[in-house]
Amino acid sequence: MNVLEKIVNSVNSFSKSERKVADVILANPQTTIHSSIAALAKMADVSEPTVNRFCRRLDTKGFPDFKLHLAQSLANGTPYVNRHVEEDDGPEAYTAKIFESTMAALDAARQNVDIPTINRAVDVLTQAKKISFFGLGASASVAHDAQNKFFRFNVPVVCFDDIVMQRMSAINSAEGDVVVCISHTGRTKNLCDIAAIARENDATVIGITAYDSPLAKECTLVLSLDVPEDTDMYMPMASRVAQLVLIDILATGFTLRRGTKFRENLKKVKDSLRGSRFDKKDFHS
Amino acid sequence: MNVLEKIVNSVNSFSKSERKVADVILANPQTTIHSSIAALAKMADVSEPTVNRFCRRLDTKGFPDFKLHLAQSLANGTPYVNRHVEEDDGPEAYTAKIFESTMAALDAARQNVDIPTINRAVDVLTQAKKISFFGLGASASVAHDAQNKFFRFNVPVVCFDDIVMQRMSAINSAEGDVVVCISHTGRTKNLCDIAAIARENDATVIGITAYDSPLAKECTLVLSLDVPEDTDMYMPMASRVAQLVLIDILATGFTLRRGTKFRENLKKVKDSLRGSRFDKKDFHS
DNA sequence: AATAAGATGTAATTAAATTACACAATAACT
DNA sequence: AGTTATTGTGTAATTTAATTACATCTTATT
Repeated sequence: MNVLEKIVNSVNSFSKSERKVADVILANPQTTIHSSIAALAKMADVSEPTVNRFCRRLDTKGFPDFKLHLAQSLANGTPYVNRHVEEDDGPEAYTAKIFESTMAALDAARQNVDIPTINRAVDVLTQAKKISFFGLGASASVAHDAQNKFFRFNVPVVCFDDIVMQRMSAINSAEGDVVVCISHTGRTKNLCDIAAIARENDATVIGITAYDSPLAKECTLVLSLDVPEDTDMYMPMASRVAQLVLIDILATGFTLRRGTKFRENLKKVKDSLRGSRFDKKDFHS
Repeated sequence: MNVLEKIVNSVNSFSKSERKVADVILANPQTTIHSSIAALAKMADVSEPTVNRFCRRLDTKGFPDFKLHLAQSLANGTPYVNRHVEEDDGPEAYTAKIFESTMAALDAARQNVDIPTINRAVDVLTQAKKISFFGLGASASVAHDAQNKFFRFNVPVVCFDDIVMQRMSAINSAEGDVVVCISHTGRTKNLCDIAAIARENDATVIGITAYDSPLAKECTLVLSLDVPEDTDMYMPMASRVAQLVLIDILATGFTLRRGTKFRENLKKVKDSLRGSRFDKKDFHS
């Protein structure tokens, strides 16, 4: 977590003097990173060790380390204030905010994602006889995208955004098959059923969903992306972008596991598209 | 300018020892910010003052100040040196790299996107009688996602990932209809045809594609996302994420233009999904 | 080959941060 | 209310880190 957020959050647990330090830092963070501990102590009207203790309380190694963290917090312009779209934002404002909040969400996802689980998921995928991607609603397009990616690997891959097809597919699954269920909330009943059915039929079920959700309970492997819910707009936005990036990661892990020769194959797939495209040389503006 | 970029740029003007320092820093920037000048000097196999001189050459006040700048450069995840996945990267490495390069791509897109054009696109969309989203291959899933979003707005919206359907739909379009064509390269022949047909039938054609591409020529309005091509993996990755964010932006612009009452409607759409989901209260792990 | 300019390292100095300890304030308990 | 823990805060000493000054070496130029 961002140091600045941390300061704001834990402002209650501070002592009187520590609070003075917090106030000064929040008031002029940019100045703080260029000050010595002595200068900051003077500004906050406390002693130097107090500042040091303050830093330690925020899980940093000391004052210099704290400055480093603070510098990073300031740099990544993350929404330590308000990055939510407001009623009267103009195009410039909402464009910037959406880009930034998406980036912040990706950053959060990066920090929370469990690497060993990714590795195991890649393991499972590379050994799969058949891969199925299932999603409903907003997650359907993520499933489509995954299909498009894995299709290039020349492995049997299917994708359904229709409950009936998903169900049929799940019932027909067998040992060695991998079913990837995508759902941000993990509370879509139909998809939970599908996951259960697939497992009953010995398929390995990977869930791209929230930990601690009904869907997660039905999965062999859960890839969770702790992206802050985007409640403002009543639409899934950042969460879905994070899911796509996760798909990219799995696909990349897949190709790496398969080795160099396999990647030459990918190039062939790409080259095969050439016939349907205007050549770069053909077109001149 | 970013310190890391600066190092890369001025690598020629460095002396032998300074270069050693630069190499070590570029190789492990994250380690550097947590090292003392002595540790870094040892890693680079040079003396401490050399490191100090190196820092000064980069217009920083000294080593600690340099570390601050470096920390900031790292925080904003810009693609300073090599964020490309390598043959022998482990899960941790490629996961981090993909997150970071995606974020960098979004950052680039944010800086290059043309706000007035976005505004005009929102204008056009809010006044549309019917909205169609067309994409092929990897862009098809972006089109699906767009449909999912705009569908909630209770406007007539269709999405086709099939050339024949797209063609039929384009031929049947009329004044007041908006066709959104999505293609990263803008060189997919079929989609260019579709755009041309739609225009001939008086539809407004918005292209989410590269400037200076055949597709762009056929469009009324071009929304370009100058995302650095992700050539490594022979798969569209970051470009597609940027397209999705652009869809989010258009959707957000749409809802803002429609006002508060309209957003209450969105909430209704979201609430309508409740029946198909496990309630949060129902489920306890 | 000689010399000057620049680069690099060693050792001394200075500055900064941390630790240890003592005192003060507050809270808890008799 | 008075006494005793407990926690908080500051002073001074210590340690650690960074910088400066100077000497030595390297390299390019005449």
